[in-house]
Amino acid sequence: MPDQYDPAGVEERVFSYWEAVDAYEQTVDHRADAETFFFVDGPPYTSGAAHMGTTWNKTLKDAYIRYHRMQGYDVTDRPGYDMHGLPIETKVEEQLGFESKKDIQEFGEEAFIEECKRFADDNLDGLQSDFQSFGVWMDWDNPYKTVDPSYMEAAWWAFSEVHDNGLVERGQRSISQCPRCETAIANNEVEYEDVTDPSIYVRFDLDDREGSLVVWTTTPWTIPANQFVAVDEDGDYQQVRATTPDGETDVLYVASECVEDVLSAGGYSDHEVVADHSGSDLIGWSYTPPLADAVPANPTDADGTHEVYHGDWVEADRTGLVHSAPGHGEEDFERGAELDLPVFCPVGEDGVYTDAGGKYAGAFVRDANDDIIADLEARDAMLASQTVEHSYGHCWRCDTGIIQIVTDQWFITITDVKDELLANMDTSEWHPEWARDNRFRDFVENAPDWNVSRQRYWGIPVPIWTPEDWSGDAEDVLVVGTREELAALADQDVDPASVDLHKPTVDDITITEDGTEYTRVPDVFDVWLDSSVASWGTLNYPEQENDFDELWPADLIMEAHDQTRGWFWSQLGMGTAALGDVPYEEVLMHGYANMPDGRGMSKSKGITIEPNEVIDEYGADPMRMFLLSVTPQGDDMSFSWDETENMQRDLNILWNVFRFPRPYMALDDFDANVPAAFGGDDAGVGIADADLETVDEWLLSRLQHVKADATAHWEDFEQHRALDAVLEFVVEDLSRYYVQVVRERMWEDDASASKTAAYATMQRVLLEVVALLAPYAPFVTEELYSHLTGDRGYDTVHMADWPTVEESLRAPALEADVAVLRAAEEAGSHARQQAGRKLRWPVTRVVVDAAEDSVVDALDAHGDLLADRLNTRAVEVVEPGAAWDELAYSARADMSELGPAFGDDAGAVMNALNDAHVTDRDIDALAEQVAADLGRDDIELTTEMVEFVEETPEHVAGAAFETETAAGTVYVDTELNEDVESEGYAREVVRRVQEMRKEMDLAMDAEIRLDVLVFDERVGELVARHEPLITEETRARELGEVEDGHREEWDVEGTTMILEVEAV
RNA sequence: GGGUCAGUAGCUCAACUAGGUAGAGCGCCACUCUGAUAAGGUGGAGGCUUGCGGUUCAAAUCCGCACUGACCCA
Repeated sequence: MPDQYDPAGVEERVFSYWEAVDAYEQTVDHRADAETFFFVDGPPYTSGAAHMGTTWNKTLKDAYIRYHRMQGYDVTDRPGYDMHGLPIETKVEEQLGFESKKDIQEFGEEAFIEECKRFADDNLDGLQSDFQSFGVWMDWDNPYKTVDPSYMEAAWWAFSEVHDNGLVERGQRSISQCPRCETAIANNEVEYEDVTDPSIYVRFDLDDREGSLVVWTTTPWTIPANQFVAVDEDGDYQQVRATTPDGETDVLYVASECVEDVLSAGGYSDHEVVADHSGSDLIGWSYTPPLADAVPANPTDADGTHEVYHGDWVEADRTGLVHSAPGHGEEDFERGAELDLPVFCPVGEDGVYTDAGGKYAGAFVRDANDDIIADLEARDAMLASQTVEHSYGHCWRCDTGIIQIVTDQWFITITDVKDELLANMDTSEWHPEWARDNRFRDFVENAPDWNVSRQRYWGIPVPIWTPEDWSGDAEDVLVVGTREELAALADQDVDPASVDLHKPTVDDITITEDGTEYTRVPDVFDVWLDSSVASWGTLNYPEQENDFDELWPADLIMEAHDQTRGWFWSQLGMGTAALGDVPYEEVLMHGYANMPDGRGMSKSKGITIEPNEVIDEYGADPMRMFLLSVTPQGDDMSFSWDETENMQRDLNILWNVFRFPRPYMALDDFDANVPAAFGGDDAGVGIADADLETVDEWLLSRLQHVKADATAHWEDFEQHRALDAVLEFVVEDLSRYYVQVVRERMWEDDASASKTAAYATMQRVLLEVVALLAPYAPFVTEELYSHLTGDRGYDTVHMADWPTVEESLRAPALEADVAVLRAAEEAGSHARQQAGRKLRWPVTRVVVDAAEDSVVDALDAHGDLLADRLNTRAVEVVEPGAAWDELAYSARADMSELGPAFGDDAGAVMNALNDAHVTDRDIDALAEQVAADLGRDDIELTTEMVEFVEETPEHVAGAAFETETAAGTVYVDTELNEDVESEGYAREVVRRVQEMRKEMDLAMDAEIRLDVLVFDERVGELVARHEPLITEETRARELGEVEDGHREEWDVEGTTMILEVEAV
């Protein structure tokens, strides 16, 4: 296998391996009879490529699906695609250069729908391959598509259930209309942008009294539909007589707070307050709208229109009097309905005034603004005409300014079952919890009725057939629930097996019952309705019933937080309305993928990081690991190149750790064990068969710890913490400690029980680590796994069982001891470094001054491990409470204390103090020495005057350590003697020979002949004492003259050596 | 304009649920090691915990108010 972890190479090899062994199919089949886990994929919309957010989402889904499979579940993994709807229509319109519905009609509905389907299919293909490119394993051959007849039927069926439940209604509502798309759009499809609009103050002349009401609006085009003026009945209003600079006067009614601003806008130079009124005084006053003559169709005063009414929403803003048109605004409409005022909307679905618009008929509303402003001025009704910058709603797809108009639409009257919605909501468990309890509850409580009809083409046709001369009562309509039912009812021949439920096919179908002909309403469903039925649509229900009966509702869904308003909601609404139940039991709500600086990504602004860039740069596994290393619970993620690189680095460490024992195992023909959890027969040398050493037992115990932690984190939907735990184990415990410790064991020449134990330990640990990382990094774990198992286990790591904790391998006391030893080792290394003695040179002794009994216990039990790691001949322990008797203390004087105490003598005392040495932190002993030094006997010191400083003996360096449970100081005695010098020089030789072996590119087990020539008699003699060490460590069969070998001259601690190596 | 969530070292995050000296990894700098070698070891620098107020003996933590960002709503 390659020396280096190369993600691209790994991915390429693994892709073809997966293909060769049908890895995915085998993994699915492996769990076919297991307990089911019904996961439902929230369908991405097929209008573009996979961006970072989709990639994060699918990576999370893939990881949790893999995890559940490893936990033994038969997981439903059918991917879905949301393929209908206005966004695709507008993209196709753009491609075809269309500007309005007229173009579509000319092009032909059927052809247009065909184009939309092709567009959606193309994008679906792109998404499928995007998702597969980073290793997502779902049932790619069998995705659910919202355009398939069986899926569309799932929507029809659900809607007919809703109708049966009495929750379908036809009615007028004020809706947001895109005049270009000529359809209603949902409130959450409205995007707000800052625009400049007219800002006009208009006078409405009162009928029975002097003066006029002043209203303000940014939509002059709604004035023709004015029906009433709203005031706040509790507000304060004033009647003022305002004077222009020309001396003309006007009597105006305005909210008190607004008087100054309004008069200044109107260019008045002076005014007097004539009277104060409360809002309720104004109610019932009648006025004549200024454009009454231009719009004769506007209902007359007789209907109760053109009067002042109270409005809840009115504030003392602008004028405090609100122009209200129930034919347009939502609040206006609702208040108008309460007041039983007629609805007057002179604007058509295309935003053009109808004949009812009188003088303005035929004009597009926004284009009519200028005429209306001019007409208002001509009628002397304009108080001020300005412009204002404010945020205004636009169609999310075509960016056209929306208009509020009242049209007939089909609704699911979700407000009738609000209590049930709230109750059902509580039966599902959300991660994080606040998402449900704050965000989602707020939304559900305020949710209006669901307008499900759209006056468009590319969607699921609304399956409603209305009778001739229909009264408007929803009870009298036919709602078709299935293709079979359609075939049975239709006047025409319909083959349920082949019928395409799209427009225009269904438009031509009529139904005749009891002599009455029913025709289909021309609308299609709001595309949100499509995905709302996914939990049964994905099971092909009602066409097939078995899966639905067994699986529904979903065990788990996971999407980003925008779906609280989207899919989480639409499913709750549809599930409740159709089936009385919520379609999912558990929700994982993740965040948005933002740019590294925290800004949102935006394709249109070119601010994105594309997943394939990341894969090209660092690989799919590192990208996945990064995406899975951040919390999946509600918080947004800022993408990080650095962290992705770190993930690659960590995988490289795993790669290196994995590679390290390979050559040794191969040399010794190690018979690797593959446990049953990996599909092995448990043959070979397992850890139960091996003579484990302390460090092996420690590593295995740590592994149990990590497995327990990781599993708990996964169960809490905190897979990022599980990843942390596993990576820390790999880097800290496995790589930095275990591998370092076992290196010498592995290098031993002959097979030994010790080596075998290390092999068995590594085999088991690596297998389980690879399994623990498989959901994160499916490629590299697969490759490592296949090397670890050969042909013994399952064909793929993804079939393996999730590793479980083996209680018998837990050794908490040992873990605690080793934690202490490692801390002591770190301090010892520090001390060695301070003393300038490298690890190759042994030291005579290490003294550990223990501050806790736990340190003593750890050293008693495993002191040899520390001795080995610190390369010391002996470890001495100083018990807690005792002091190491070779330590001395000097003192540092605090002059702010000495000064006042000793006056003129303070300087002399200080010098004596600084020269003094005592064996304990004993203030009296110190005072005695100072007194002796100064030849006085009246020296009294207090602890405030001095600070004791520890002094180690010569050749000794110390460093402190501390863990959660232990503390102490490690002293390293680096005094040389011939014994340590001899070994030190010998190891210098060994290390250089190793380097030369490497330079010569010798095989690891190649034997050599070595000639050592030392240009210093004493050193030469010291080296010679360790010939056996040298020959063994360097695999030198013999020492002696070398004819024509690799020869190199070295400087070792000032001594010249010539080494010559030849292979034998 | 309103709601929800977030803001801690250059980066990613801990510590926040029960207030008690702010930690880790990575990156950076210096030194070191060398049959895992694009690895390993030791040390170091690096923080007004976004800001301003409040509660408290004590606030990253609790409470207000701002600011910044994300999403949702209008």
